[in-house]
Amino acid sequence: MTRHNPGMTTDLTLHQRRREPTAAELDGIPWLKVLKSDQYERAVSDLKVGDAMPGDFVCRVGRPVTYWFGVVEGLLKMSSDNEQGQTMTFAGLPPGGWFGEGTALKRESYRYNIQALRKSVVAGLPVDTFHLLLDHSIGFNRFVMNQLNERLGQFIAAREIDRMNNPDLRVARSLAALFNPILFPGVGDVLRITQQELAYLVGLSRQRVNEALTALEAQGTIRVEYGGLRILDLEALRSHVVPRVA
DNA sequence: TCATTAAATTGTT
DNA sequence: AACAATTTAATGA
Repeated sequence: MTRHNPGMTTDLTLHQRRREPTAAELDGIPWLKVLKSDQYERAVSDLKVGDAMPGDFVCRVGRPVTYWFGVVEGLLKMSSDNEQGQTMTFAGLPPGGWFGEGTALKRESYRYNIQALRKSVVAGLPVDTFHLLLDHSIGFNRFVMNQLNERLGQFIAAREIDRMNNPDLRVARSLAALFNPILFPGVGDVLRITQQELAYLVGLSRQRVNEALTALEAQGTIRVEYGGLRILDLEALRSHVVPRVA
C-alpha cells in the first residue's frame, strides 16, 4: 500500500457543486446504455453530477451511503486512513469507473475515502434508484455483477503489486489496472494522467515513475505523451515480465 | 487566426 | 529536490 498525506479537507462534491448532467456526460456513463427506456428515463432524472476540484472528497469513511458514484472525467483516488493517521491509497479511479456498489447494496456507510486528484466530473445515482434498477433491470444486474467480479480480480492483483519490489513492475501492473476496459470503459486508448499523479498512486517518486515509463515505452507496451499515456499492448502490461535491472 | 505569455508537465541531474 | 526543456492553455490584438 502506498502512503502519503495530502492534508486537504474540503466538502463532498455532490453536496456542494451539484448540477444537472450534460448530454456528453450522460454518454460517458456505461450502464445507462443497458437500460430500457422507462428505466433509462428514471435513472437520468435522478442522476446528479458535480465538479470536483483537486483534493475534494467525493465520499468519506463512515458517512452513510447516499449515492453510487462514478467518474465521468478526471481522476480520483480511493484511500483509507490507518491508525497512525497515514493515508493508504488503494486504487486510482479513471473515467468510466463506478464504485461503492458493495456498500450501496447493503446501505451501509462508506468504507473508503474518495478524493479528486485533479479537476474531475463525478456522477452519483441515489441509492434508492440504484436499488430500483437492481430490482427491475436484468442488464443493470449484469453490469453490477461484472463490476464486482472484475473489481475482485483487481484487488487481488493490487495485493500482488504491493509485494513487488521492482518499481518497473509496480508501475506496469498499476497501469494495467487503470487501463482495465471493464472497470474503466471511459479511458480508451489514452489515459489522462500526469507522471506526478501516477507517482502518488503507486507510491514512487516521479523520477522513478518517469524511468519506468520510459522503459515500458522502449518495450513497446505504452507510449508516453504529454499529460497522458497511450496503451499499445495491455496484455504485456498485465503479464509481461520487465527485464531485471540488476 | 495568430503571436505572445503564462502555466503545466516532462526529462535530467 | 532542483532545474532546464518542452508542450499546452490563456490572452489579447
